Amino acid sequence: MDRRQKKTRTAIFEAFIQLLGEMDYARITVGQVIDRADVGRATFYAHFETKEFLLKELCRELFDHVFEDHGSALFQCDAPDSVFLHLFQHIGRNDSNILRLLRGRNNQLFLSYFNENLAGALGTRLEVFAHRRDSRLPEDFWLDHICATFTQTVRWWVQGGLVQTPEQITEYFMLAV
Amino acid sequence: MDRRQKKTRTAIFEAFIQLLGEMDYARITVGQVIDRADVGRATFYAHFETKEFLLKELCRELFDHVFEDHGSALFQCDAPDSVFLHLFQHIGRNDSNILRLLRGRNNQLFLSYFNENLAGALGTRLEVFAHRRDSRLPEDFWLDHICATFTQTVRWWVQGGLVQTPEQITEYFMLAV
DNA sequence: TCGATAGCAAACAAGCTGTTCAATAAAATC
DNA sequence: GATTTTATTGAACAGCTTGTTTGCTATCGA
Repeated sequence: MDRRQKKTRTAIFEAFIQLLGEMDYARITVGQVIDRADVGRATFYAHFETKEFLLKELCRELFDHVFEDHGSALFQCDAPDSVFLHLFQHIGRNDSNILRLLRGRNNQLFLSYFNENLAGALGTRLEVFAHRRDSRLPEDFWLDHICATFTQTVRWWVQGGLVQTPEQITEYFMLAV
Repeated sequence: MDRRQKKTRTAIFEAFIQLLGEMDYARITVGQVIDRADVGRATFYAHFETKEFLLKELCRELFDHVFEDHGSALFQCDAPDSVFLHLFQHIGRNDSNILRLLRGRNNQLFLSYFNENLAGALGTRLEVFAHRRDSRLPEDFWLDHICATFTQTVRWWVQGGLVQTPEQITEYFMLAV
């Protein structure tokens, strides 16, 4: 990718992430984004169709990043909860953009995006919990439930100020699900 | 309240609910609402400061309505899950505005509002589940978890087309939590 | 009946969106 | 190093949305 393209792209993302930490997504305007990013108006629209697309691409990048890091290493571990421990560790990292966004005013936005994509991203790894599932519960209900519980745990953890260690919060999650 | 005020208020709510079933909240404009409601522009702004306030008031009305209906009768029942059975029954009623909204494109919006207010509205009734709580889990984590599970159950139920009876879905909920 | 209140249409400034254009700068290719 | 291709820019733009104001009319409650 062209060096210029990369530069403007990251500049826009950076500005957008900043703004998302400061105000509601709905109130953010393209004008504000391009001012912060110091980018021409036409340039913005050359990269992103609309503000919504910008949000979607940002979410996708963040999400891909989380699962990319841990995707390959996951099967080397034998502990069934190591997948989730890794996820919590990643999310809790102080320098992570995800954390910045989950701490801001738009946490609901990201948590719902997170929740929507979790089942697909975790893929078959959710079988870890298969033995806990009551046979009366439909499988897709169960998958939904695990994802919702994970999302809820993240929200509770972040909103509480990350008081618990990743290990502790993983234990909570495993106890709740 | 003045008869005229009530009329315009419900006309605006009706139009808004219609639109919420048809398109994303973000795309709805005040112009569309007042066209459908057949109400003057100035009149709209005499009732609601902004579109956001309209949404908030709508949510509050719906929410109050659910808990108002069942609030007093709750303690007459002895079955611990009767609270939730009543809630599921109410939500599943074909003529309920809640159902119309949960079926529309903005279900996330309402579910998150629902989730935010659930803990407060259920109040002390969540003690029903106290005996299931592992002592290692903090109490507020547990409350969060129950609310998130309820919300997830509603979403799963509605998105699946309300195939299950309220009794069945209550059983699922009680098994999952 | 009558004063108070709610509603209306129309017009308004201000702001935002998404597009276009010619000019310029940087990259890639030869 | 010269040339072609591509990205960026600023400015301008029509079109739409917002929230307010105005003068006037219809309806309400007493």
